[in-house]
Amino acid sequence: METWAPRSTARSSTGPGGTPPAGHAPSSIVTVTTEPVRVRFAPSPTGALHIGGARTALYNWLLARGSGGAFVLRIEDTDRERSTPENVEQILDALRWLELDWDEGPFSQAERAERHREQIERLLWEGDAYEHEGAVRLRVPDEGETVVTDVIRGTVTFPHSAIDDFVIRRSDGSPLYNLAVAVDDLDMGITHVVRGEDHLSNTPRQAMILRALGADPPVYAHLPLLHGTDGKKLSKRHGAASVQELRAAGYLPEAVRNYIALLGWGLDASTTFMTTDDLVKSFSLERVSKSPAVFDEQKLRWMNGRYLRELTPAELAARLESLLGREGLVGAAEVAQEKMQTLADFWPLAGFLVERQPPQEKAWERVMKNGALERLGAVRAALAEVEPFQEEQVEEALRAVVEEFGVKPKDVFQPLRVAITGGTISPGIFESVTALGRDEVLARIDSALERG
RNA sequence: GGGGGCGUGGUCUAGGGGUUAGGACGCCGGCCUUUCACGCCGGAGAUCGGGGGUUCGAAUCCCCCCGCCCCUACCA
Repeated sequence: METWAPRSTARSSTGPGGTPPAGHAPSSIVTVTTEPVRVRFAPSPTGALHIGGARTALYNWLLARGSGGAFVLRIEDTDRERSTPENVEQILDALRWLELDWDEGPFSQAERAERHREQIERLLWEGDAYEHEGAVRLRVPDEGETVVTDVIRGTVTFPHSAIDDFVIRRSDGSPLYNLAVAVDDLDMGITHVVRGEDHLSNTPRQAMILRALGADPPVYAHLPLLHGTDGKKLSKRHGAASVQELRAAGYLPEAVRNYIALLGWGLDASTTFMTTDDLVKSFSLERVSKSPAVFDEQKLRWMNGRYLRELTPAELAARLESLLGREGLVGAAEVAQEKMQTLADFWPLAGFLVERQPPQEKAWERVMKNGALERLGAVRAALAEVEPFQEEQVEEALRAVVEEFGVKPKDVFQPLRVAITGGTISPGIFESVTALGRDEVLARIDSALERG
């Protein structure tokens, strides 16, 4: 099925964090690639882009980039009732955030209605379609069958007896989905139609229209659908299911790409982490699985954490700053990095480094007892003397207090933690103290002693 | 009802005649240890949807059944 063409050029993404948005110029040479394909992502703007749509877009994009072909964006907005400009903008936003840049479009299918009507006229004229009660229907033979060749599913046969003459133009003159899709795919020179399996049953209809128009159907590939953890169709009740929700929940686009790429596709038995470049190079429709997958946010969290830890503190800070709308987070980001799984984890974990947090009653009650305040007083005295106020010296001083009292380390560290963070959970105490700075630490200890 | 697709631990998957059915997330236990994580080590968890065949041997091939999903709209 694949034709290997040596020495052709292909555009390539620049990998995690570096893929520029739409319209980027740099290209790189890859030595082996498939024949260039023209693919399209054709969402219907009836809501936010959810993870299933994002995966469809990603697979199409990977195919285009991996072959040096083109990724066409087409908005299927022929349902004027449900399609809104806001939804269109949301989808474009989501694609931009995912860094899936398109080469052509976005085209509005509704704006191509003239062209669709033209082709309907032709079908009418040639007798492949007929008018009935104002609507136009395509003539489907009673006998025979239409065979769809699908890269993922093999040969699928649809008996004509099970397909009625279907409407391609409403009585108000507006073209319908199956007609518009077939005409657009043809006009746009689409070579591979890669979409959700929910469209498999529509495929013979589109193929029939194409044939009636004198064209050969493109190569089809129907992807397995995505479900929620309860096995039902993905929806709001399954947590962060839309791309914007994923973004707001603090996931990294490169992690999301890696994760969703693996929902229905895998390179081999064990490869899990793949840069976007790796994906571009190795993605193939032949290895896409046939069965539906369930979106598991827990696994995404884990994977996102791994990506987060590979960022430099400066990169991490930049992402946090744009998500939280704050500045100067590098120090705090560095301290919190090893314990975060999403960007949203940052504030609960390290917000105390940015501004004082209200003390948590339960933490206070549990820790500030049995001489804790006395030890905290000793900690204050020790920290006041530390010179220079750096991690190594801070640790030395605090361990000396532990020695002095002959207690377990946590008997000294936990009261200090509660005093400076307000709670019992935080990054390492030495890093935290150092990052906060002497003046602020002493001030917080004083407040704690006062309160105590 | 008709047509189509899919079915490997809770989840993502590898494997497609002979494997102790492999890996990952999650879960449990341990180590590390200043909390929580990370990391490392170990463990539980799958009669490969069910039943028949074919075969010395089937998750893998054949047949039947069941379940779920999609299409069957003047939605996309």
